[in-house]
Amino acid sequence: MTERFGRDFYRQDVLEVAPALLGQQLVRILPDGTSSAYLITETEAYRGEEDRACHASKGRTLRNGVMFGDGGHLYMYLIYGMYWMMNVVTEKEGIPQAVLFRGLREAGGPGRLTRLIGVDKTYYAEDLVTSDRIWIEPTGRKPAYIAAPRVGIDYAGDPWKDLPWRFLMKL
DNA sequence: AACACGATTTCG
DNA sequence: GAAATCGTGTTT
Repeated sequence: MTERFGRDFYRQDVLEVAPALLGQQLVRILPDGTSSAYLITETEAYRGEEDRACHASKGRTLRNGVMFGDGGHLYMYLIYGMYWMMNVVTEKEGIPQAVLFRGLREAGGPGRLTRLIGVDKTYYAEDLVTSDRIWIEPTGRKPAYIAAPRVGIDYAGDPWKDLPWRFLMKL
């Protein structure tokens, strides 16, 4: 029986957590009681109010509020009117950071994967440390990975748009 | 009250 | 290459 990641894991800096999530298992319990596990293959880091690509860079709002709270909670938001993005907040209260889930072995793309695993706004602020319907378990694996620039954030300008804060597990 | 836009995906 | 589609933040 594998133990899920606890609060301390999520309270680390996002640049520690984002790559560490690669190769770990995302566990889902659906409303009908069935469970599924997905291997995390791609993540992206958004780091604080300084990071012009991070939603927290424009200050706290109703939407991004959870990012300013304690690590381990989900930050969900709708993009382009049709895709839910799933992020997990990192660091302790007052430090707004989050990891965007960009890919699972079974699905590539942040919009596709939320559709696959069935999460939306009703998971906003869900706590991965205590939830009975979604959490992450360590697999013991520490896969090699590649770091690349983040996607779709050119508007953030230098140096943010070019920082290698997108992490992809090697095959 | 109105408007502009986005951490994307899909189709032609 | 461009449309789809709407909640959120900002401006009027």
